[in-house]
Amino acid sequence: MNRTTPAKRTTIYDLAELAGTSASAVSAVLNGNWKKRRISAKLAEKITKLAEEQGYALNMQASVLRRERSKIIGMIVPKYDNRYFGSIVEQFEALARARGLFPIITCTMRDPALELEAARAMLSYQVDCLVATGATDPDRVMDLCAAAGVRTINLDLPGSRAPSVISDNYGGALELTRRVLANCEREYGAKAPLLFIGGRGTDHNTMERVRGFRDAHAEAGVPVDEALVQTCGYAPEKAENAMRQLAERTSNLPRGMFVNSTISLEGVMRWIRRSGHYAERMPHLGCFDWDPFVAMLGDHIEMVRQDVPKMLEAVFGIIDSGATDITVVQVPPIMEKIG
Amino acid sequence: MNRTTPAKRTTIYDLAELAGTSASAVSAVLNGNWKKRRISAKLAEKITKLAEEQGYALNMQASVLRRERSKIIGMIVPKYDNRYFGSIVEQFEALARARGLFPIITCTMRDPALELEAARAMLSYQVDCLVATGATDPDRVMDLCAAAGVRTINLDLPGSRAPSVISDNYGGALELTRRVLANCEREYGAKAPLLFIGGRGTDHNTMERVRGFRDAHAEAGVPVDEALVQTCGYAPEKAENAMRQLAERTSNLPRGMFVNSTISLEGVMRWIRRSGHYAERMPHLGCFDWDPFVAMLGDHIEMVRQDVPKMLEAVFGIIDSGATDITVVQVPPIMEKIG
DNA sequence: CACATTTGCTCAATCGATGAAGCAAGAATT
DNA sequence: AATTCTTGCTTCATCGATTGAGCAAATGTG
Repeated sequence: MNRTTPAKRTTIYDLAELAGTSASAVSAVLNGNWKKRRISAKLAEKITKLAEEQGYALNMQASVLRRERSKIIGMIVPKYDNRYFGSIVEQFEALARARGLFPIITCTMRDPALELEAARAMLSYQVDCLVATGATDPDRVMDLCAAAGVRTINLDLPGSRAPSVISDNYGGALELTRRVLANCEREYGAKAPLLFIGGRGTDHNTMERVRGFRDAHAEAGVPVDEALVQTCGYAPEKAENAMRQLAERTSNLPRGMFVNSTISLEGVMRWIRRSGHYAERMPHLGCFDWDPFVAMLGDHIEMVRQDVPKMLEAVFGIIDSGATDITVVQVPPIMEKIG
Repeated sequence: MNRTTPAKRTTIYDLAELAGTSASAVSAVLNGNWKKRRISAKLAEKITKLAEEQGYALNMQASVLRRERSKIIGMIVPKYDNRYFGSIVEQFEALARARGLFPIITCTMRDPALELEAARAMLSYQVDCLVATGATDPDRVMDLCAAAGVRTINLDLPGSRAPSVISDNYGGALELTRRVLANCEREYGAKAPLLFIGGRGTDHNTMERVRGFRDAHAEAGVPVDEALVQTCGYAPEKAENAMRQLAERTSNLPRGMFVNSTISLEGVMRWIRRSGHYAERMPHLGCFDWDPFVAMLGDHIEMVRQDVPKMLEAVFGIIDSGATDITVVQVPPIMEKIG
């Protein structure tokens, strides 16, 4: 096993020499279009066997350099710390592979600068197409790609210059808010405004969810308390801080909350347990996003689960069809039953 | 914005023509070693500005093809559905980028065939180095890579032919089992054998954890009940099934359990809630792996959190040093306090 | 048997970036 | 003034795979 040769990789030229044939014949055989190039089955078999024996691996760099399309498909994603993005990435890889595409994914830690840098790196790798997931500035990404002639598709957060696939945030939030309001009323008799916490006030999804939140209140005849709309960011610490400050300002905390992501929920739950508020009775929660353990936390939590399989089918539908019209596909999320 | 030109990418030749200079000068300027190549600052500036204006992006395929090292570093990972692998991937990306390396990651869905296919794909992309995380057959992966002269490092699960970085599974399991045994004794007075559930009986980590589990029993003077060592696989469904079958066989279920991963815990918890067993009193649980919401499930769960930052520092330490000696670095995991 | 067609391959240019080697003009040295 | 040195570039081969063009031999046709 200790190769004195620094393990020079086998190339089609090496195989050609071994087979007593030309590199172009080897290439034709190995990339499968040897019939088109009229190579005999005999030679094809010989080359194939030899390639296997020598452990030949195609040099993608050389191949892509020469070819028109790279068959590489890129995705940028904010984080890997929750089930939503986790399953997006898993699905993306599976569907890409099923189409003979090579997926490359990179996470941007919700950092706008990293987002652009990542997109640039993907362009350097000659991706045929880039899926921008939860991008803070999808249109900038789109512009970068467009200049290089690369298609983009927005996922999770929409952009204005490329097709987008997102959840029906309004509809999901409306229904989720309804349920939490109903749960509160059932327990406390009276209707009272809920807290909205987490997310960025500037991102499309959060705005739509707030809209659903408001409309559900209106439906129920409950006025929204503006001090209780806390779009403080997604990170657990931010949600935790917002809760602390809220508790400092008011003495009677809301009996129900709309929590905008499991990530924010992490902070909310931490605060609830640490602060001792709600010690005698937990608030009714609605969480926009799903996590299996959150579902086990108790019967006071409702969840909306975004339909990742459908969303990714929609993304690849757009990719396959080659459509570039600026549409926004809205995929209805799934209400997860309590318990 | 509607380019009639099919957006041919700008190359160094285009820039050379625009600048009235040669492609090699452009290349030298853009890859930063223009001082070494004695290009004047004036020309360098001109080229840099032009590149920016034209939105030039390096063609990595061409660059890598020519260069000795690709500066691409690969990782294969089983799944993205838990915090452990999620943070491994995030850390890996961050540390790779900090070193000027381009990370490519792919998940193998715990499928041995996909694992090899993924490794082959990485080789085709000329990775300089491959990190095999939780691989079912790290040595096969290593052999593939070695044939192409590519270094591998095993993470999470060790191999016998490449350096490995893993958790101290024995130590973590020993301590975790001790705590669960103690918690059970505290509540029920008597000592009784625990259930071990989840993981593959054949993988190194599970074997080591079972060893820790056994030794903690021995220490406490409690005999291990062999029928209660259920290495049924990681998937939630498998753990759930194992629980169901166990309950069919015996009437008095164990009052404490060692659950081998949060993923298996998902199945265990589901069964507990659905079956109605343990309705009057929850069992004491120890989970090998950490999740923020599991931590909130109640005070009956202890967790071992693998020290991902330290593990990845160790991985990159090996990469940076160029060491290839077959060592196993064991990183102590962290006990998470209840609550 | 002369010619056309088909079969089975090889040749050589190409993709874009890189860097060793080389060359011309100016500056410094003797 | 003749020489060496330095500066600031350019030329060209190269990485490995792909593919249009082309060519010789085998086969078919009249």
